[in-house]
Amino acid sequence: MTFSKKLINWYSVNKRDLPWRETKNPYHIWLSEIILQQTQVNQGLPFYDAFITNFPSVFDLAAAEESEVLKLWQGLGYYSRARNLHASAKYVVNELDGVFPNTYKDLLKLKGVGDYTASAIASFCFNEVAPVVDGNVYRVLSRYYGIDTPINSSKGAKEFKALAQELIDVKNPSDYNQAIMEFGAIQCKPKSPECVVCPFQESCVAFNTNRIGELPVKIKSAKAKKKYFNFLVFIDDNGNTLLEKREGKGIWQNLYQFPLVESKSNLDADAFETELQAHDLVKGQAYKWSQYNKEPIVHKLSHQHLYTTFWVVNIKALKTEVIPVGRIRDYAVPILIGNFIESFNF
DNA sequence: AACCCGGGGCT
DNA sequence: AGCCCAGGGTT
Repeated sequence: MTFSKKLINWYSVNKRDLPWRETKNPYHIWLSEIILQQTQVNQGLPFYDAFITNFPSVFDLAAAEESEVLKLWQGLGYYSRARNLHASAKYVVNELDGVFPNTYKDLLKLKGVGDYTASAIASFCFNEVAPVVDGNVYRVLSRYYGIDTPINSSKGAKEFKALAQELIDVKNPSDYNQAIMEFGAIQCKPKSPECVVCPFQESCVAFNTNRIGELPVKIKSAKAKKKYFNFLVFIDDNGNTLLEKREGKGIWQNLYQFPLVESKSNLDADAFETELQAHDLVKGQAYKWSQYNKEPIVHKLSHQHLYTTFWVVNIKALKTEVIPVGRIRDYAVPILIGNFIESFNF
């Protein structure tokens, strides 16, 4: 039996019941694939349900405000996915009369849809022979064929894509694509793969040469930089606080946060006092402050480790646009801020 | 080709 | 705290 036939058989027996497997609706599939980028099924599931409920059609999503989409995305991370999702929904509605693109080539024109996602939608919804190469596929193929080209190199990307193109079942591209990814997700796992009960054991190069733990090969990424964040949690005499929208290019674009003072290292009380006195929002006014967390909260992102301290600043009045503390949960915030809001007794 | 973009889980 | 996981976009 061919590799692809064997995979599809395995899939028919072992596949999980997942909501996006009950539909061929390209809008639903697109939504699920964007949510599942860099995200485990268990983490993405509740977000998929929430998006389907709040935006049943691409027209509903296109009609929403970006702030609403980001609020629903809160906690999932990689927020450019939400911004691109919303922009692409508007594109589909305004430029394509709400008709979803139905080829790999046209799907690629959507913001946030790259090679993997275009292949997934084209094959799942329209039976196009477009092989997917995601993290699972890299792992399965590198092990089964004993390929040690780094998967995150351009050479690796080409090599694995070409191999996937050869292997795909042209009669059933949808099931083949789903099968190889599902196999990587629940059988040929990164850690402790189930080789003992694997139907490919006999012909798997990595298993037979004892290299399961070494494959796939990946080029190490740079170490995360440390940053020191001080958030100013203002509370005025009328029960208002202050949030600012993050603009520009860095992390959390278009999300909200408490006014931020970045420092070179963790600030002690004296150093913070100096910073605060010089701050535009408090200059020349009476205030009282307290340090919310003694030890910095370490929030880890792929490329940054954020050593974070929340400073609660009581002040008579804020000379700028304020937010009643009761409204604070209306704003999309990074989970680091969200966790603080949930634990702080406003 | 190198770097940026979040968050969660496991040890 | 240190490690792993996982697509797309930008420079």
